[in-house]
Amino acid sequence: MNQLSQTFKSLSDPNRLRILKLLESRPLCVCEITEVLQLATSTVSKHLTILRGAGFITDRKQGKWVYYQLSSKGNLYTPALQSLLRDWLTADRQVQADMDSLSNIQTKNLCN
Amino acid sequence: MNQLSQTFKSLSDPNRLRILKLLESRPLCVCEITEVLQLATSTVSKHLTILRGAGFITDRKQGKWVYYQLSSKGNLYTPALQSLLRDWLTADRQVQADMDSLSNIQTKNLCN
DNA sequence: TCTACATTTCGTCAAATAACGAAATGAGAG
DNA sequence: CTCTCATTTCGTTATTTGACGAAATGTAGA
Repeated sequence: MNQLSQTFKSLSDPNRLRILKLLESRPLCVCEITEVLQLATSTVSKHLTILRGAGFITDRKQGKWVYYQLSSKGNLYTPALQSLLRDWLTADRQVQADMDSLSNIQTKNLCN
Repeated sequence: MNQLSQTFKSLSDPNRLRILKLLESRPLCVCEITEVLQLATSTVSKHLTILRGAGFITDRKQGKWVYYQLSSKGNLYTPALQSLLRDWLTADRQVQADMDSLSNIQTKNLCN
């Protein structure tokens, strides 16, 4: 019960949904996500911790950077929810703007 | 985006999940739900307002009482989530205790 | 070792949340 | 119409949340 409500709570913030949609395209390091969301690094880090705690994402250190990616495991509830999220928000203006922003960032060679 | 995060937020409280699971058995009036959850009436009313706002339930006045029931419509996201919720928490101790409590209340002839 | 830099943790603040009791609302019964 | 009673709304309080900047952590490279 508490695990389920916590899982839903982790999805109840727009910025965390933006992060999950961003990660659908590929694993991203914190600075890339920060650049797209235009939030303080510490804020993004907190959101990532929450999503990781719920089992939606995992992290992996690579050099100086920490890459986050969607997790295929998670808890009892996350697989079904991830499946729904993949289909949802595909036409969302914010999500599309974030994808555009992500493409531009790649060319800018951020954080390296 | 905001609609989706709001929808998840409405499911992020354990007491609201308890209410949704209770309503799977049958439509219930506020006083029945209040008796099972053991919360103040005003608190339960607030939770019901939030669930109705998200589209998970509808209300229907019948005599002095207001009956709430699961909604088949809701928003773009609620049908899939309701389907998941039906399968989830079926073995949850709290949910099972609530169901027992609900059965006992029936015989007690509460609120009338 | 020392420096640079990506990320996390800490401390703080404003806003949102969940709870309660009291007061307001509204419908049925007398 | 008035009284009763189920429910909602209002006002308050304690806790949680999401944001930020500053400080701490940790790794890569000089």
